Amino acid sequence: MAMNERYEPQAIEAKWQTRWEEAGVFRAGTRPGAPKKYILEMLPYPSGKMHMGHVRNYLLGDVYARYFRMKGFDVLHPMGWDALGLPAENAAIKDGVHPAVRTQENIDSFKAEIRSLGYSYDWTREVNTSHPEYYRWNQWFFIQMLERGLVYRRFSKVNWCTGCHTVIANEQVKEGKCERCDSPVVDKETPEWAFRITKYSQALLDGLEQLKEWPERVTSMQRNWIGRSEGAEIDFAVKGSDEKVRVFTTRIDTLYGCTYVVLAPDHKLVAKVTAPERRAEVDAFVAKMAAVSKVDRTAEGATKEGVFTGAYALNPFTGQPVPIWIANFVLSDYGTGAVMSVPAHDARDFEFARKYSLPIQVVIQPASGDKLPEGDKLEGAFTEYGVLVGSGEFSGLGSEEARRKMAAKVEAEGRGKATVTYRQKDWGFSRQRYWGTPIPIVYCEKCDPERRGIPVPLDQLPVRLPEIDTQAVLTGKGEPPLAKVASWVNTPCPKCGSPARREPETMDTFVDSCWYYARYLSPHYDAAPFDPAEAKRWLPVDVYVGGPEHAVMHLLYFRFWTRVMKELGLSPVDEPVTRLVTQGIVNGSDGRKMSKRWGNSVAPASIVKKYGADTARTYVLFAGPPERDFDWSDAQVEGAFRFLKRVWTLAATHEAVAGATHAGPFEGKALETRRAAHKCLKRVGEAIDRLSFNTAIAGIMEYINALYAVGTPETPAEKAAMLEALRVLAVVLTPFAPHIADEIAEVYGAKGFTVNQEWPAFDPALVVDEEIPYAVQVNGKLRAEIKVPAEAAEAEVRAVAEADERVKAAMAGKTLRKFVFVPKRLVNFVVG
RNA sequence: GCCGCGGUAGCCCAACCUUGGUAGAGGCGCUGCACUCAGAAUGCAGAGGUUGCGGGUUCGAAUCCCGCUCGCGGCACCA
Repeated sequence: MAMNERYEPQAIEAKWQTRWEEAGVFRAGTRPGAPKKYILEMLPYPSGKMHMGHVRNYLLGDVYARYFRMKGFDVLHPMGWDALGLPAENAAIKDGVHPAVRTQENIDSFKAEIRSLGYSYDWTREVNTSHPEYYRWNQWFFIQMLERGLVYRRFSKVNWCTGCHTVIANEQVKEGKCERCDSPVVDKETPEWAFRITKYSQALLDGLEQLKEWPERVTSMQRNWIGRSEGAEIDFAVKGSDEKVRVFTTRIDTLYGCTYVVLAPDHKLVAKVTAPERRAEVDAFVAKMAAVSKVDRTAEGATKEGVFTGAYALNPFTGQPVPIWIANFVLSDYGTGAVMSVPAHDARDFEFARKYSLPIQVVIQPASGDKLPEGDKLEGAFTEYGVLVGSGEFSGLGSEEARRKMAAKVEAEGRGKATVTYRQKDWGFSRQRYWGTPIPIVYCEKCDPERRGIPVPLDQLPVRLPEIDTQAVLTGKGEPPLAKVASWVNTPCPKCGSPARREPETMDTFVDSCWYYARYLSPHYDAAPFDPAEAKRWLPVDVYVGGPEHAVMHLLYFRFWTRVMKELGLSPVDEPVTRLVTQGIVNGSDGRKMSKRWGNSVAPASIVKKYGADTARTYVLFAGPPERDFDWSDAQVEGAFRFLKRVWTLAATHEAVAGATHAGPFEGKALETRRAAHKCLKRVGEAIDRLSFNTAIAGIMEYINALYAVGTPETPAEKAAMLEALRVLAVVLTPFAPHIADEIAEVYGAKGFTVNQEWPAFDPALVVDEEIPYAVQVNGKLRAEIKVPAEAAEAEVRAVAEADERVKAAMAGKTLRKFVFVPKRLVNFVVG
């Protein structure tokens, strides 16, 4: 067939997309004997239109998927929909369209856009989290975890988002605002369901060690978020009472410098220890603190405030009484909710002590030998480790040793223990919304008067979302929507059959994305969430691509879930993903985030329409390294398009070589052509291995330039070499611009699809040059450039270099002190 | 404040990690030439640098080490 002279992507792209689909080329599991690669991009929430972030995200995975397919792997590269969630429900509140209807519309248009970009997905494994066949397994997991004590119901202060009208998790609160809608988050006292993720805090922390191929920034954010700290709990007896205040400290070595103790305002001992004459003031302070949210109370820059309770605690080592205060900066849900204050050696305690004129006692001196001034002359807290002073039998010890010995002593005396605390909290996951997975729990007054909740029996799953009158139920006001659906919420108790009520709350959608990667392995399996045999073949995910914004949400939750799945005997792996790639942001051409507000958005569909998918792909991948942000540039898009036009023109002008054969030898232009092809294979392959897609494309551009320079092939050898070169071109283009690649391959006689061809190994003999340029330096300064045969030995190179006139001039009258020889690069004469 | 990422030609970026070795692979823009009646398109050629700053190691530093600076992102009263 003959190629059109003009490159018209619209004429070829839809054709190839249809052919790929009809032939099922991207289906996984078709090469049972081959090694596997599981390549995955983060499950998208199907908004109506794709944005450039999606395009880039899926491209990074797609290049890999196509490349490994050509390398002979059985590749699993699936796609699906995070279809439950707030946006569709919020839209429904506005216009009355049922979330299921809108979501399906969105999926249809989103999927059409994905198709138009030529991604290599196995659509036979498509997953949709809003289908009961999917979310029934959320419910199944819930019940398994309930039985194992990994799910529980608690009554506590929760983060209430005033915009989303629902509780959200700690991880979803950013600077006191909702991570999703930016509305203020307030405290609310309410019952909620939680996953006991903190049981796995240590395991999740330890697991980070084996995640060598995760970006440091993600693992360090997780480490930070888990927030392990080693310290000790110590009991302080309350003077004149049987009560004890248990404090948590990481600096037990400073115990002798403790001059007061502080309780959180909502600590349970506050009411018990407060002296009668202080009660009015303390109550007022507690009430005031209860009125402000935790977030405001503890925000950066919030001034430290507190009141004296009138009670005293006794230092367990010295017996010295110290006043007990309550203050805003002490949190009831961290450590023991009480701290021992050592103002000389803690910045917060110092500030507080200064404000309320509490004593400051120095008990650590710098290891350097410098002496700190007395407490009241101290200008700030000395918080480093040092040497203990005024600390009884521990004086003279270093902080580290003192920490161990003092912890051992309190433990021996039964007044405390060495302990580890985590900043991470359990994951509260009940949501007061409709468009989520129903929590499979029933409340029966008769057999469950304490309202602990009775699990729905497994054989009654799924608990389906009911059909609703959208406008009546989804109002955005009042109780959870499901509570309004009488026909659904009222149900017989599964235990005793009496009238009972269903739990009207639904699950956080982060539950859905905790295990979807395993559902892809057997998307229609109905005996379990997925087939454990398939898990053995395919897990873990080899490459996972997504935005770094999920570092402490999804990426932590699904690591947790993975461990649970292993304990349930479903999956063989501790960690879900071997290599994580976090892609950078595609900004507008003005350097600002793409948004309607700035009018700087570029719709992927418009680029595909104007230039074709191959240009869109090539540009986005060429614009920079995967992890880096970049600014959109129309000029660079034009550049990518121009490049593909050059590719097209090259292929169209050499059609005459299509049937060429030649057994060799190859010399001159023919050899040059072959060298260029093999160098390109080497370079592009190595660049893809390194995930350096931008330089891989640069390598293909260089290759194209080289083929233009070669000119028209004339001899049989030149024609055969050019044919080989064009076939190589189709191969290296396939991961990036697959449509044009297949079109070229077809013209040059390929059978089937390029992506099913083998990525050829380059010939080592063809990637080294016969002559190599050497730089000649004198005292490190470049003086000449010489060309010598590639295999030339040191003496030979030196002789050529010494013979050079410029080198002679630079060395004239000087003595040679040293000669440096770097094979294949340079020589350096050190003279003086 | 702590952690991470980045600063190379007018612009986007390679080379840095893995081996310290001529600062340039690629793209955009610019200039010139060819083609053309002319332009567009295309092809070919070219110019362009104190590698953020200072110091150290070395025969030799964009690269390794130390200090600083600027920009971006994350976390931050967690005892």
